[in-house]
Amino acid sequence: MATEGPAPVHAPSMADVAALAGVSHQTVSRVVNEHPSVLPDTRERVQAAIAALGYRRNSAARALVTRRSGVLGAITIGGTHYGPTSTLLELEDAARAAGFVVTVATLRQGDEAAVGHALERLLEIGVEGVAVVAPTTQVADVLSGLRATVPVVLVSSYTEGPRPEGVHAVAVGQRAGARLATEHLLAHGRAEVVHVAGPQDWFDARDRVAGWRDACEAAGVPARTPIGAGWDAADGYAAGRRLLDEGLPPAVFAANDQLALGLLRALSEAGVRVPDDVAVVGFDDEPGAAFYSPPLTTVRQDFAALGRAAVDSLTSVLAGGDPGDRVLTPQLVIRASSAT
Amino acid sequence: MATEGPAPVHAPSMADVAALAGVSHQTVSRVVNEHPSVLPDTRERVQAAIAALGYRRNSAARALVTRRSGVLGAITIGGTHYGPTSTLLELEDAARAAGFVVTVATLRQGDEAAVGHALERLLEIGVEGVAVVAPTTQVADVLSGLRATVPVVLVSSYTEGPRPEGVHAVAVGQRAGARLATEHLLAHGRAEVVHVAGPQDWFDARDRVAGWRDACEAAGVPARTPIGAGWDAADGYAAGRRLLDEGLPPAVFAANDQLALGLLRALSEAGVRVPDDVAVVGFDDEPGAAFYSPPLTTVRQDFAALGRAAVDSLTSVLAGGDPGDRVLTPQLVIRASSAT
DNA sequence: CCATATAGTCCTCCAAGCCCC
DNA sequence: CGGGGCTTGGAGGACTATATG
Repeated sequence: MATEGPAPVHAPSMADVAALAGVSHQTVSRVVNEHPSVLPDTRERVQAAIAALGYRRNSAARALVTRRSGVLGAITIGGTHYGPTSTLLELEDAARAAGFVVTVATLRQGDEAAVGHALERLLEIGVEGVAVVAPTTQVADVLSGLRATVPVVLVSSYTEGPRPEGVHAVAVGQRAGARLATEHLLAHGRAEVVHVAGPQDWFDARDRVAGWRDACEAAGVPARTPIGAGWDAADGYAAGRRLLDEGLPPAVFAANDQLALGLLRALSEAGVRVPDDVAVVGFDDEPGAAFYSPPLTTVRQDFAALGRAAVDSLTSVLAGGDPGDRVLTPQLVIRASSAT
Repeated sequence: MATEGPAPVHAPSMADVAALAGVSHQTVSRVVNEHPSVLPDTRERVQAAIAALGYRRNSAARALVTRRSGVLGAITIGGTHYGPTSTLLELEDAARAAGFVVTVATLRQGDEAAVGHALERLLEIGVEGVAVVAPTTQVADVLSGLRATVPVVLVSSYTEGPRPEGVHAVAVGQRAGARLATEHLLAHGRAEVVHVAGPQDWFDARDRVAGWRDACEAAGVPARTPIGAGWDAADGYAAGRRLLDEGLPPAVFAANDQLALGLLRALSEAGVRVPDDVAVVGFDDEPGAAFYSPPLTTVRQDFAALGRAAVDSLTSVLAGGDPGDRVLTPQLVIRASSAT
C-alpha cells in the first residue's frame, strides 16, 4: 500500500480529453474522426488536450461499435520459402496502404490440416478478410470445407477442382512462366528439357509441371517424367546426382532457384559444364540467383503486385464487389546458365 | 429492397446463445472461459447452442473489458533478409504457443524513421507488447525517444549506447559468432583475414566487425579496414572485385552469406580458387549455403530460440518481471570454402 | 451550423439470489 | 436455518450513431 507517487492511471479515454478540453466526448470523437462539423477553435482545443494527455483511441471499443477491426489475416506456410515470404511482406505493405494491419498465422510445414485452427484463430480476433499464402492442395481442401464468414483470397494459382464458395484467387501465372522457361531452352537448340519438379501438393509446383509439359508438347519433344521431391537445394542436388547416373539431358528446368542451385552444385562436382554441356533454368529470381555459378536464368515474379492484388481482392469483396480471379504475368530473366 | 431470403443476420452474440440454451449470458461466458462453476449438463447445452449458432466470441468486446488484446506487434525491416524473416516466422510460432497472435508492421528500407509510425499503428490497435526485428541504429534511436506504454523488446544485439527505458534486448551473439569465424580462419594458417562488412547502421553488422577485430587483435594479425556496403550478393561481388584489384588476402570473412555468395562469384570469374587461394566464411547459414561453389563455411544462428526468447521477454515483462537481456550462442558450420 | 445527450455495441466482473442438503 | 455450488442481473468499459437542443 505504500507505493510511491500517483497510482498508475489508465490510458486516457475520450472522456478525459473531453473534460480537459471542456467539450463533450462526442465532440472529441468528431475531431478524431475528422468530421467537418467542428469549429476550428474547438478542434484545436481538443487536439491540444489529446496531445497533452497522450490520448490514443481505443481500437477495441471502436471495433466493437463499428463492427470493423481494420485487421486482415494472412495464413502462410512456415519456413523461409522465398515466394511466400516475399508475398507476405508485400501484402503487408499493400494492406497498410489500404488502411489495414495484417495479423499472420503461420503453418508448420506438413501440418497443413492446421489451416482450420489458423483460420479460426484469425476469425476469433475479428479479421475482416483472410489471405492464404500457403498454396498447397491440403490447405485448399480444408478451406473448401470451411464456410468462412469473411472474404478469403487464395494467393496462388488454383486451376484445378471446384473453387470453394466465396474464395477468390490471385496468382502469378505459374504455367505461363514455366512455358516461358522451357520454350527459351528449346528455342536455343536444346533437344530435350528435363524438369526437376517441386512438391506436387503445391499448386505452383503442379502448374510449373503443366507449363513445362505444354511447351514440350507444342515443340514435339519428349517429356521425360519429372524428378524431384521438395523445394530445397538438397533436393536439387539429389536430382542432379540422379541425372548424372541416368544420363544427362541437354537442358534442365528446375521448379525453383534453390533446386537449380543444388543441381548446379551436383553438376559442378561432376565436372559438367553449364551451359555448355547442360543448360539450366530456375524459377523465382531469388536475390542471389544472379551470382550463382553460373548466374542463373530464371523466371521472375512480381510479388509486390501479387500482394496488392490480394489486398485489392479482399477490399473489393468487402465493398460488395466481385473481384474475379487475377493472374499476373511472370518474366523470364536470361543469364549465363542458359546462354548458348 | 427486393432482396431474396432472410436479411443477413449479425454474428450471433452471447445473448443469442444464452437464449437458445435457456441460460443467462453470464453462464455462456463461464462456459466459453472454462470456468469450473457450471453444471456439466448446462455446459453441454450451452456448447450445443454455440455449435448450432456458429457462435464465435467477439474479441473487441472482450478486449474492451479485459484490457488485454492478445496481440503482440512485430516491427520488421522490409525486404527478404534471411535473418529478420526467419526470426519473424519463429516469433509468430512462439507467440502462438504463449497464446498471442502477431501483427506485423514492416518498414520500407531506408525509411527507418518510420518506426515511429509503425509503433503508433501497433499501439493504436492495442498490442500488448512489441518486438522490433529491425536492428538498425536509426530504429533504436527513434525508440529511445518514444516512451512506449507497452513492453518493447529489441531482437538484436544492442551493445552500445544507453538502453531506452523499458526496452529489453534478445540476440544471438553476433560478436562471438564473428570471432568464431575469424579464429577458425586464423587457426587454419591464414595469416590475415579481411572483413567484408554489412551496413554499419545495423547492430548486427557492427558487432560482426567487432568480433572480427577481436580475433585479429588477439592473434596479433593486422586488421585491414573492412570493405562493404550493403547485405546483398551484389555488394559482395563489388567487394570481391575490389579485393582482386587491391591484392587478395589469404582469407575473407563476409558479414553474411549473400555477401559471401557475391564474393565467391567475383573470385570464380577471376579464376581464383577457393579455398586454395582464398578461404571464405559467411554468416547466417542460409538454406542454400551448403550448395554454393564451394559449399560455404558459415555461422549458424538459432532463430527459433531467438523468437522464443523475444516472446519470453515480452510475456515476462507483462507478468511484472524483469527478463534482463538474453544472448544466444551461435555455431560455426565448417564446409569446403575454408578447408585447408 | 455546431455541440450535447442518449442509446447501443458485446463482453466480463461483481454482488446478489436460488436451490438443495 | 445456514452454507456451498450454480446461476442470474446489473454495472461498466470506450466508443460511434442517432436524434435533440
